[in-house]
Amino acid sequence: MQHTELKVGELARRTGLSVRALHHYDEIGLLKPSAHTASGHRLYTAEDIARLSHILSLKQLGFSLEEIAETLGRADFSALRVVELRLQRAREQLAEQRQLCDRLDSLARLLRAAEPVSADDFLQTIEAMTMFEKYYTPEQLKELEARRQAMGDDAIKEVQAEWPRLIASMREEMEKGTDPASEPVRALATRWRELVRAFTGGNPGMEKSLQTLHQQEPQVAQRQGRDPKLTEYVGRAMACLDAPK
Amino acid sequence: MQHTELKVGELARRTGLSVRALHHYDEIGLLKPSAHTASGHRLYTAEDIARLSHILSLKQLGFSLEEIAETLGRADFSALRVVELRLQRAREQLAEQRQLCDRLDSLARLLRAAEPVSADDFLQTIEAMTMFEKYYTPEQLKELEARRQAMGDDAIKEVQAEWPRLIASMREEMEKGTDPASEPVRALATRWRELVRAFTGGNPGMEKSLQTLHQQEPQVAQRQGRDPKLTEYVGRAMACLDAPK
DNA sequence: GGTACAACCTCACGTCGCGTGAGGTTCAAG
DNA sequence: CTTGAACCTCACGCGACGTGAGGTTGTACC
Repeated sequence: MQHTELKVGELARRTGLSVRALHHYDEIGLLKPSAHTASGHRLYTAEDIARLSHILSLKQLGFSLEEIAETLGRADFSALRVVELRLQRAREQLAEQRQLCDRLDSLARLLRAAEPVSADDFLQTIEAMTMFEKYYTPEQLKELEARRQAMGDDAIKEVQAEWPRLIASMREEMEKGTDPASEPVRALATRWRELVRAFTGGNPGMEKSLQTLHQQEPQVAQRQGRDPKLTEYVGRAMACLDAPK
Repeated sequence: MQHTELKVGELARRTGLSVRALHHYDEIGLLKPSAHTASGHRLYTAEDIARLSHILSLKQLGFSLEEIAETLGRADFSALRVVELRLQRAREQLAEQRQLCDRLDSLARLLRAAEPVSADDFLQTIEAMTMFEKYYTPEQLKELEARRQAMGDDAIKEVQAEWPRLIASMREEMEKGTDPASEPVRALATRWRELVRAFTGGNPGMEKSLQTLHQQEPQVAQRQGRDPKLTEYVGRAMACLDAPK
């Protein structure tokens, strides 16, 4: 009754691995059972099981099967170095995961703040985010996020709704040929500046990044119904605001 | 000179993708160029490029190519739901990554505290960690980690060196047949209890977990040179400590 | 027109850690 | 002697391409 040797099924049951996995380990030479029955059934000895437990330990630490084989193969390796290398990799992956979560989280919040969005809006939003990540520093992005949090979803919704109206009004004046220094345009320009300030927080670095974005990626502005002509018109209106009446 | 259409190489260069990747997208039907030259070279139109930019956006959010194809295929999907599902997945993966990093970090610290370790020590340490994670609650693990931090590497080193000596001394007394109530054994038992207390912090929950671990996994104790007989001897010595002289 | 050489094309296999059959043999119990 | 569970050996599939192999096309220069 000396059942010290186990068959695959038994071993699989005890370790939680699949039979196929054990077959695989055998195939790649990671864990070859030291005995077989006459008919070819695998028999795992106590030693094999000990080796397997080492394998599982290393697997839990995220090592690949190849690395595990190598590690168990030679006894002269530096454990600390191996672990530190693996830790470094894990840290990098952790940072990536964090970034991904942040992105998804921001996006989810933006979507919750918006009206039910069309597929096109959705993709536009993602692209806008990508642009942001390209032109703003991580610190600036954090600041923006903080301001968004502080404003709350409803306020964001309002601003998002106001922009198209404001742009449309401005375009109307431009097409009517209204003087940028005139009172109605001054009012629009003032509001325009307020909204931009609300976004940049009056931070000059932030304003610069926003400008760069618009210069390098004109299609972003165009999607919002703005074009170079309108931008120039707004620019003139802003200049008039600064100049005394 | 209307070069609005791009060849693969050009497009690859501009997007940072590989030519092979674009071929792949073509193969699986994710992005089929809308035109070809007479000789079969792929020509990507502005529309194709727009689609590709959508693809890359979604890819950046961690969606699989299949999911991307599906998402771009129908316009009636709920953007928020899709993103929230993806976010959930990402959060789970993040938690796993965190755990992995913690494990590796603890291990690295343990290894730094220890003398240059043999392969066997290394594997034993990992297995001990696995046991710990199995028998202690996450809060208990945190507490242990905090205590380790507070002790510092050198103190840990000392304790790790003292245990084998203490166990050896105790075994010696047992084999000599010394009375567990005798003075030398009382001294050893006192130190034994101190070391255990230093580990458990006097926390009864922690002591219980430790006991469970030793009961369920006797091989852990055995590796340290302890066996049931020694455990029983120590138990008697402890009882004598509590009883008045 | 010829001759490089870069850029393009289409197969087609390799990666990693197994899952999932297919199709056949062996074991243990009734 | 049968039955059903457990075992065996192939061998393909996944996901997102990398990496050649081997051949054609495009472009520049002589």
